[in-house]
Amino acid sequence: MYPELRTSVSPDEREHLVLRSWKENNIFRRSVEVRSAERVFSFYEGPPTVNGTPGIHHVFSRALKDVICRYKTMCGYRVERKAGWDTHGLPVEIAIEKELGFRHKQEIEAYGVDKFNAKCKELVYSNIERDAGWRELTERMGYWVNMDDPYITCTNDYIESVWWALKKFHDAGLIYKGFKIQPYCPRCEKALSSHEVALGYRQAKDPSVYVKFKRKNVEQDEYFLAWTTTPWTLLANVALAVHPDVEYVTVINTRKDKTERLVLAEALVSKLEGEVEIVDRKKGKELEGQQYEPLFDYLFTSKEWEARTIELGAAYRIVADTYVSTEDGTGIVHQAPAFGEDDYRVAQREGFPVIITVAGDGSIKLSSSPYHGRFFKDADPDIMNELKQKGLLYRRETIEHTYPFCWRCDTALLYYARNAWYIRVTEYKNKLVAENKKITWQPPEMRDGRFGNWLEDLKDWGISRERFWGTPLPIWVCETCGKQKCVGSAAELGKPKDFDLHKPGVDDVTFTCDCGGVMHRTPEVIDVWFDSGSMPFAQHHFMGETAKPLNYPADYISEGVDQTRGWFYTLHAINTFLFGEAPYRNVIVNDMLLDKKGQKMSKSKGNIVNPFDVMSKHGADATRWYLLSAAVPWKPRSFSEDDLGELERKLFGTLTNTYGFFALYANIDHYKRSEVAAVGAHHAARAEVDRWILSKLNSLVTSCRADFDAYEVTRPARAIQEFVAEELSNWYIRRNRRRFWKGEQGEDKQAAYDTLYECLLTVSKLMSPIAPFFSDWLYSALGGPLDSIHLDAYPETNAALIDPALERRMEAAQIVSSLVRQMRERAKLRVRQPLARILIPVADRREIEELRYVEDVIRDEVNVKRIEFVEAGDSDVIKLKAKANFKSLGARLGKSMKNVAAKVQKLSQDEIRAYQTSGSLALNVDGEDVTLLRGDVDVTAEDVEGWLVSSERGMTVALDTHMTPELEREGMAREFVNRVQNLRKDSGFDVTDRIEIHVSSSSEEIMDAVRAHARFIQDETLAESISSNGDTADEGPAAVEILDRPVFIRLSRLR
RNA sequence: GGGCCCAUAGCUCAGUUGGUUAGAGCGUCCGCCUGAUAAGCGGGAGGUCGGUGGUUCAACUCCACCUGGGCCCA
Repeated sequence: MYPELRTSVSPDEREHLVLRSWKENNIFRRSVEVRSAERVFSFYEGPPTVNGTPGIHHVFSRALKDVICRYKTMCGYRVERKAGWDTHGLPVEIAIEKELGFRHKQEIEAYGVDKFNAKCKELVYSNIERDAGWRELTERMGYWVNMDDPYITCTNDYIESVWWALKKFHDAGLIYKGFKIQPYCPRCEKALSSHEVALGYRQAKDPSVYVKFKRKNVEQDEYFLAWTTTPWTLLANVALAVHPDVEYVTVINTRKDKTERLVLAEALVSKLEGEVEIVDRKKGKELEGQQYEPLFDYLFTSKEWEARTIELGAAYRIVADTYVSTEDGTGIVHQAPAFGEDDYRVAQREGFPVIITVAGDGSIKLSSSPYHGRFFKDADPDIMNELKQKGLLYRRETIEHTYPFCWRCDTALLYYARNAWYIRVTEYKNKLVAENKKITWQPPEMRDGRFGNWLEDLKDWGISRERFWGTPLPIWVCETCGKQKCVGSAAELGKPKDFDLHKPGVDDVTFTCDCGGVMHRTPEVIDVWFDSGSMPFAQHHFMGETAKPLNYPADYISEGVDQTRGWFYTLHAINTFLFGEAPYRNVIVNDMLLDKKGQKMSKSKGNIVNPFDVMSKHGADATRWYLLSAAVPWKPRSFSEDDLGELERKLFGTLTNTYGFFALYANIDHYKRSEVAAVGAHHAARAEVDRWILSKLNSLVTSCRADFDAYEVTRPARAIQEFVAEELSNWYIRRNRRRFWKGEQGEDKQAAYDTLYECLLTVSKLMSPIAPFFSDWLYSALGGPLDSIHLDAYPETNAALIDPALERRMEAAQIVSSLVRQMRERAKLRVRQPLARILIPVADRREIEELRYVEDVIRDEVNVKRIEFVEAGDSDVIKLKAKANFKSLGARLGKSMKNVAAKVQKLSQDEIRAYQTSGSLALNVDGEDVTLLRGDVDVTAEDVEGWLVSSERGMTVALDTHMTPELEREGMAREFVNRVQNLRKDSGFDVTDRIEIHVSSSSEEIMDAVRAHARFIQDETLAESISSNGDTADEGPAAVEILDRPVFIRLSRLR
């Protein structure tokens, strides 16, 4: 028996049943282990940061991973999927800081780093397991990944592997300590990653000042005019920069009663006020080396800079660099090496000292100045005032521009020189670029575009972070001689096995240096991206035992486009160095999920979609399917619950109905699948429409496989949808309904069942990577042979069953049907009314033969008695239309294409017919002879004299609307059947009940029609007899109308 | 400031190496069906393919610029 769909089960209930059965039968594990260990498909799970709760976008990205893994599994590969959790990092620390009400880093130290880190650890572990947490989401959505044995980045084993890798880098001399200008929050006292900085850009008002630097060694007073929005950096000025190739001018500027000589870029002279007279003009590089007087002398008088004043001797001059722009300002940029990346770079080149006039907490550190101890930004007005008093301020204004603020505390950031540890990835950049060429990116443009550009523009990787909850940087430095020691394993620490490698315990470990000094660990932790990028080896606690870790490289990974500079990059950078080849071969990139209005989902906007709500309402399958089919994964898409609901009805609803239909009749007929059907025997003997749907089915199998193999998921999803809704349900089932509920047991009926069964079973397998729940339910309802569909194999194409000609002619039948319906609509002739004939003009005899195959289908679908074919060239009632074939003629004709096309359009009926028979046509266009051959002109039937005509996609159909009494009678008989069927149903009769019909009507036409088609009526309604006993008035009969005529019908059920 | 992606019907999306009626679903309007029925089906209306310029016999498609949106990086 096939379970029938008596009560409707919600997707949520059904999926929970499936989930339970997976668990009870250990299906996931078995689906992996049943496949040979010889055929591995390697997948790497990018660890989500288990901070906060998962959202609907995680369902999207995880579904994408799951689909490919399930597909490959069904293709016979062994696909181990080890779950991973990214646990370290700032977001976790911030969550704990919030919980504890901390605002400063020092508060953490006072609280105790050990206690703080313990809390961080507790938080991430609870986030994995808690309600509506990561584990629950992953299970509910049916993402199969082994969460019982995950890799967790904060475990000792994981950290140890990361240390092993860091030591490899260190041994290769690729780790160095340097200075780097980083965006820095003085309140948090923390350098921010670029990702963090990006979070905090907003409009801000800042001073905009034009400052005069007095040129030295000239007779007349002359000033370089520079522009800045950060007056406080002027205290640390060491040079001025110009662009080497830009024109600079010396001008005499008179405003009010003041006249002065100024130097600035010619393009920006308009910034000056008053009258301007240009007196000299030079390229930037000609200005190089000119000297000026420092604005302030605090650096020379403050004790903290005493030691460096010698270096300042070389400073205070003009340097040239191409980074200088003339977009705004004056084309002369003041240089403060500690507070700008470009400034720092120039300073390195020119040998200027890095003057850090601001302490870590943002206070100015310049003891001889009146600004000492003040918050750097607060000093701006007074600094400007001082300059004004000295006569060095040309102009001051306020500008509004975008400026980065700390996303946590909203403090304005400064760019600030910090000590940091680096990995010299630029050393092996060429290798990274070359290895990237071997990766198959989906979409392909990622390879040379976004990711490729990133690699081309590679900078060294700053890996140190001055925080607490992270993998400690395992470098110990001798306090005496500065020698470094990089620790590559826990054992080297000489501590017990269970010693926690985190801060602060690890900081207590010291070594004795060769020089006799004490080595302390450098206090930083590492960038969490190094953690996640280490997962190919760290997930297995790999310590270099073999050349490469298990299952390296991955065949497949998938993450969001925002991982370009994140996981995609760190995986690549770390592992390509360690193992000499790129860590992944294929990658699907997914883009953002936006809300219904196309806005980014964010907590602050309150437009977050709760994934659990969506899944319990529509089911995980529909949600997965929707997310993958709505648009290609690498395009941003809006999440619309309405569309999801539509998909649920259209695909899953239709398929459920289709199954329900099958089950209903299969049970009545005690259907058993034929042995032969399974192997496609008797195929030739099957009905045309059976062979058609099987051909379509096998074409679908072919395309699904090809698409999945190419890491395309959207196309197979859409193709399956199309097949189910259009081909299988709307055409095959609808066209064949009566074969199931009517007719004798026999070969044809058996074939119909076999065909439908085959389609349902195959579709369930085809869709199962995307819809793992529903497909498994359908599979078991159909009596699939294994415990779960996920243990079964993905369908293979049976090429012998694919018949392109058959698919084409059925398509033609569908077009013809559509055209006839269109005409019936126009002529107001409903489909139950049979019509005499249609006429189809065709090009040649071959086309007739093709259409003959589908003649019955057409006749039945549109209810016409006869189809006539006419070779268009032979009949003069058919009006032909000729159109030039642009594709074949265009290249050949070039310029005269237009004229030829116009001429072809105007060909007479005779000329067209002549072309059709001879296959060639000579034209003279603008004095040039042109010969058109077969294929150069498309001829279509446009009209048929005296008929109702409709055409579409090269097909034309004419309808004979002429009515005869006989046709009318038949139409009435059909109406009668319809009324009887309604009554049957209203009376609650069973589908198989046999009946007697009693009918009476004052309309002779109706009674005639009933009598004339009694056989047909009885057949259709399972009536043993039809009697007209004249009983019209009592309660039994129902009064109905047929074509406005009253009819009384009474049914009695026979036992 | 740099890089990448996107813009097609009211909405969500297709659109083959450039080739002549630009498609589908939803919505809307009209109609059908009633033994798949808490379903199903058909038909109609609806588009200057973001804008401007260029290449070409021919541009939604290729090129340049512009506008608007998104992401990443400075």
